[in-house]
Amino acid sequence: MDKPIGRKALSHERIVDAASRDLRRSGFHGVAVVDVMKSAGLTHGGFYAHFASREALLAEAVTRASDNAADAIKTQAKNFQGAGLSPFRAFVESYLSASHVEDCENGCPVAALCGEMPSQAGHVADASRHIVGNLRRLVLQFLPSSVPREMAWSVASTLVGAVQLTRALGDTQQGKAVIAAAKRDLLERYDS
Amino acid sequence: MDKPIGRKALSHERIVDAASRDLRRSGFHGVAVVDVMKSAGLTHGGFYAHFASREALLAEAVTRASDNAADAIKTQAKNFQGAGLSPFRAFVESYLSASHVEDCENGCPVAALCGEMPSQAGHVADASRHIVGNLRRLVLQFLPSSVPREMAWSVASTLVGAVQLTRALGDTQQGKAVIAAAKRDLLERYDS
DNA sequence: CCGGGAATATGATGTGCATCATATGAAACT
DNA sequence: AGTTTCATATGATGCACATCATATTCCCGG
Repeated sequence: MDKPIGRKALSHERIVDAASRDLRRSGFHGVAVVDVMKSAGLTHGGFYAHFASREALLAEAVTRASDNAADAIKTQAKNFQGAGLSPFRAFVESYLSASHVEDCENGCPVAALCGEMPSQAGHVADASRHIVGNLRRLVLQFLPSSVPREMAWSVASTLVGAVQLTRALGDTQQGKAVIAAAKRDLLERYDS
Repeated sequence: MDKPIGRKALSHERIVDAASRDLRRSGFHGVAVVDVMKSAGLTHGGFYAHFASREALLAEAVTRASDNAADAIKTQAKNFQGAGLSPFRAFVESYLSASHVEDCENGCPVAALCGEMPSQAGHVADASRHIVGNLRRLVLQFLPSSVPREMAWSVASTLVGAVQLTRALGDTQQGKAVIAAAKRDLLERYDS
């Protein structure tokens, strides 16, 4: 049952990782087979030895991005909790941190991609819907149990919207104002 | 001072309108010169008699979409106010209405585009930032004056995030749950 | 050191698209 | 009606990209 890790499997991983970053930086359209392969230290031609199609890569990359980002957010939230913050506050401070807003290629793929999800098809659409559910589950891990579970969707909406608006505004006073307002709003409302 | 409306000006308007719809339906990448011209009842070749470049069209279309959507939202909100809702509630019910979520090609361009805005450049980026500001101003027109003005950003984040997540989830139970949660959250918090 | 198969590279093909050069057609004025 | 000018159409051109066919290189067991 051990994973047989050969040269090919390692390349596969590198390709998916590279794609998951390009995906979050530039969206679904921004993932070009040539570039991804170059980032993975390979040339474009061998691509179809690893994936049936570009779409298949996208579907894997979407899922990889979600897992990857969830790990990062959880790790940082644990750190904040260690520093004495409540779980929910630690989560909000992680998701709305400057580093998460700026480092979009390692950040939450829902924030990066959800605007383009409705125009995806097939397995990419399936994976997309699934990672939206992942975000909801992540929120629920940190939301105080006194809060009705449905409200996880509202929290997720505010988080995703705030990150997107901030990125759209760039590194300006307004951008910071969006983050500040969203933090204040979420904490006043849900930090028990 | 009258607008000189000749054949060319009319075509220009039709092109921008068509582009503003394609833009909201399919994003910046989804706007293809050939298709837009076809939608406007023309052929692709004449395009550069109207615009210096595809980018110039995009910049105009972004602005047009914003004006167009703001009018639609304001009109519907006035209707709801006529039916006895508070201004803020009327606005929230308009923005989070099923018709706004479904009819994205006539809806808010910030919700449709803000995920792609960070990768735009030049005049398109400028116009994009500007219409994010338009959304904030629209929210402020309906937010009770007892609420601190900064919170308009939080309201905008929740609205945009909720519409995007709902569209991403498609016409499912979960999609409806997102809208319901966002409405409840915003109204409990800000409807004076 | 060497053969054979797996992994990857090179190069070709076709498509979709922005852009542009030129041709056609319609309207306006004489 | 005839000429001029503006508006739009036809038909390149070139580039970027996904896909695929074929060649080369790498690694491992003899």
